[in-house]
Amino acid sequence: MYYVYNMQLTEGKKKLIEAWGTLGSSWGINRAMAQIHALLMVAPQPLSTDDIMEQLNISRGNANMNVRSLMEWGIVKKELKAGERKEFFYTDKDIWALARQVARERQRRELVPIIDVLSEVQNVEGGDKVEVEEFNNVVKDLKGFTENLNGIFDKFGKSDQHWFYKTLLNTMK
Amino acid sequence: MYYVYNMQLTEGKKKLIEAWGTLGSSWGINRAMAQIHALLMVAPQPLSTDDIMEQLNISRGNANMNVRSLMEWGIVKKELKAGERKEFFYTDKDIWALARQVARERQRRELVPIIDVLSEVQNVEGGDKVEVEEFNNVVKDLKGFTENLNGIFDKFGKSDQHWFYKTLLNTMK
DNA sequence: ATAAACTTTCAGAAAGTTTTGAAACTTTAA
DNA sequence: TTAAAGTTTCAAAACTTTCTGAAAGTTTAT
Repeated sequence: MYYVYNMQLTEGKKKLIEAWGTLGSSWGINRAMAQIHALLMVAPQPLSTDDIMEQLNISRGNANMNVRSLMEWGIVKKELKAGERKEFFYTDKDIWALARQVARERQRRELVPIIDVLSEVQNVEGGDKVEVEEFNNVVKDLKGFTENLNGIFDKFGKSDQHWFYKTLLNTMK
Repeated sequence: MYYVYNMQLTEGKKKLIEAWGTLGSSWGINRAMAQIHALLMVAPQPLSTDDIMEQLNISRGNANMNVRSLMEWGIVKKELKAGERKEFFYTDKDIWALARQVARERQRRELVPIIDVLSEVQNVEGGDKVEVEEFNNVVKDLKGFTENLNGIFDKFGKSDQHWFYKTLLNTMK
């Protein structure tokens, strides 16, 4: 009886980790990174690098690299247990914190560079008046769009608690 | 004099196409697809497959495949010119239409599947009461999060005009 | 019917990304 | 010190995605 029930939990964890890894990889977080995050979310205790390697079947290098990225993103933290040499890692289980960080990362990596390019190509001049005007209009639209997106990410990235989605959902009711 | 000014327009188009391609590839639209879209946005006339191949330096297969995807997404349309056998393609230059379609695609491809998994693993049972309860709480949180995200995408994907971002930006002022 | 003009398909090649694992490096305890 | 325990790095391998180009398919005009 014990085993049957226990399988359900283990099975559930596996499925969750796998699914979260898949979702992550379509959101600019690589598979291993998202899986480590999921593993830490469902782990009752902080885990060591060896635990992570073993449970996800990944190499030491991979585990180390992605744990470090998660720490850089402020999603995962290190804990030192008294009397142990190993480092143990945990996540604070607030998924909105992760979402905000993802927003900030993507804003920095993707939105800011294109806004720079759009500013750069704004207001070109040229031979064909009509064509130039049309081009400048297109650039203006794209810039407006991208800046709005950037603004949304900005608000979201900086929002405390659940402010963003509460506000948003209320508005949309 | 003509040439100098004209270079500016050509140069601007090139930069824009390249930048839009890069942005696309981090948003689940492949590079060539995004570049074709950008090219059509700045083209004064609808373009044929040969035009696209030539201007972006890509193969016929690649051009064809991605034009078709853009048409499937409803972003690009076909035009038949009288007396010409070739097909010419154009985009309606509404960037928000593209954004809404991207939202719909990603919702379908990414959000819906993970919500299904989360529903599946919800309420597992097991040996350790505390651990099971914690797991179920994590799943509940993730499901709530993902469903909210899905709701936002839903609204956005279905919104007419600029409704979404107007509402959002007003709220956030 | 036929052939020219054009479009589509798809297997293999190229390019890009992630992972491994062993070596180098760092820290700690005795 | 030094050696054991642990962490980090990075070149090569594995895997994934995208692109090419030639062949097959389709349409149109005669």
